[in-house]
Amino acid sequence: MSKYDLTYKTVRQIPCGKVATYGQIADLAGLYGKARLVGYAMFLFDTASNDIPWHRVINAKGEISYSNLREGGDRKQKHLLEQEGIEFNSKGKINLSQFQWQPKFDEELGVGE
DNA sequence: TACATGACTTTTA
DNA sequence: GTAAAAGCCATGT
Repeated sequence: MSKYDLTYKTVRQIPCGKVATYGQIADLAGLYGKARLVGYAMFLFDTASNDIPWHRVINAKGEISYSNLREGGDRKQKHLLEQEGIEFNSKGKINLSQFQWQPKFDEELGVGE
């Protein structure tokens, strides 16, 4: 669990109304190229904790990722994302260029917008 | 110990 | 733009 502590922390740092890809999280967590670990971490912590906005974590395609085994909950997450102001296109995908989280960018501009 | 599976990414064609 | 293959690590049997 301690190994993923940084991963969880990173996910928790995702601002409302924005999303981050596994690669983004992995990079910030120091697990560059190990996105699988991030996804696996979600799988592990989700069953133990739900204090993390895991619904803000999506894949590189801009779609919501959910276990092939836990299918049926993606709709709920979509609703949550919509609640945060994230929009989906006709294909149910998200405009990463607009909603992808950019920590560095926020730092320079100031999170206070 | 080894094999198989999994919320993925990236490169090459 | 889509498709296939390689890479990566942890967990379970």
